[in-house]
Amino acid sequence: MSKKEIILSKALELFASRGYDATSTRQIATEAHVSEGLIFRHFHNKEGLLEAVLLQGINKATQYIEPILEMTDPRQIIESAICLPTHVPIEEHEFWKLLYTLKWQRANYPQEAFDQLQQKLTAAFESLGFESPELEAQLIEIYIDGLATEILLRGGDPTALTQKILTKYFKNEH
Amino acid sequence: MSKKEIILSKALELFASRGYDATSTRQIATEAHVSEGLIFRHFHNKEGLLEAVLLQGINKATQYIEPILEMTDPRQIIESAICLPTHVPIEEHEFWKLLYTLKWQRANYPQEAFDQLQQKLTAAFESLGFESPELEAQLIEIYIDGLATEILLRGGDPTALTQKILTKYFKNEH
DNA sequence: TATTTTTGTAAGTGATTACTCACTTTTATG
DNA sequence: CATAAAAGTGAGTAATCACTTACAAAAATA
Repeated sequence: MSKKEIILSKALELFASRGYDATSTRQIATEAHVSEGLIFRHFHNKEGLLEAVLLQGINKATQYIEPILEMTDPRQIIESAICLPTHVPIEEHEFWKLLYTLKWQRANYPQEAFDQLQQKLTAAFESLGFESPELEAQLIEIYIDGLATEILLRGGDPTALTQKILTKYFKNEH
Repeated sequence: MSKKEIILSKALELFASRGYDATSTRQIATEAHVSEGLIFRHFHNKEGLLEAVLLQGINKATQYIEPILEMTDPRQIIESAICLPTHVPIEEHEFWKLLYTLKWQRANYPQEAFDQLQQKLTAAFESLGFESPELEAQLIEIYIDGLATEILLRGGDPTALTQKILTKYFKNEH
């Protein structure tokens, strides 16, 4: 793990737990055991550090969503989307907490990947003959956010809730 | 409007738009056209100002939820809960944005009123003979959060989505 | 009216902020 | 091996931070 990577991971950790504005570059440098100047050599400024942290996380997010975008069975698409939050490993929780915080704070919040997912979901509901596929897709997004909140914020077990949501769409199956 | 009230409203405005940590007491004082010292005379410190801002907002929130807690018809309880976000006037949007931001940042986030609502919803689903009333109540909470996000963050019109959710529970009525 | 209390201000305080700069060490390259 | 580029440091910088203090104006109270 290079010093650049250590800075990134410590920045993620502190940004997620205390917030971007409440975290100083000195704090990050101290905890990462590097000089404060190195942060600015690698990331130009604090905002650049945040963007770098987000970028590596977005790549992770894309890895979750991409397989769903390649699916053809509409039921599988919907089920996979609902189950997304349950497949996030604990070591990534901090990143997602950061992302959900920034969602309410920053205009440049990256949501391209999620938009693609929603389009895929809309198409899935359309092919299943749902009345208003766009609204149904939006509902799934709400479910995902709700499940993510349950996991990340309350630290709860989402399996029961996930099952409940799944049965709303696949009553007579399984 | 007293100077104390002007400080409170400007603090709410800035906390909601830029975030608590990114907003300085000097900024608040300047925009409120008062001396910075007056903030500390009235609210002791910055944290006290935030708590005062939250307190006056929580009282508003309780006013929304209290009528539902007094209802007896389970269907009316559920419907009223789902419709809650649509009844928030535009002038209160900033406060709710602040509350949703703090939800992800601060441990002392006040959620008593929402807990009461969820208990009421659980009882409502129970009396209607639902299989897992607690999970159903949790789902309603997720719907509320989702609708609030749609309104506050994306500035969208939530009526279509609200109707969609309502029909999930009251298919053969209206 | 005299006095106390509340409200308000201006000018500070030391600490901390993001960031820079001169410089050394390490790594890569011709 | 020589040289240049990259990585890394430590001691700075001006600006800003939350907050204090001494004091004046206004309001309330006696």
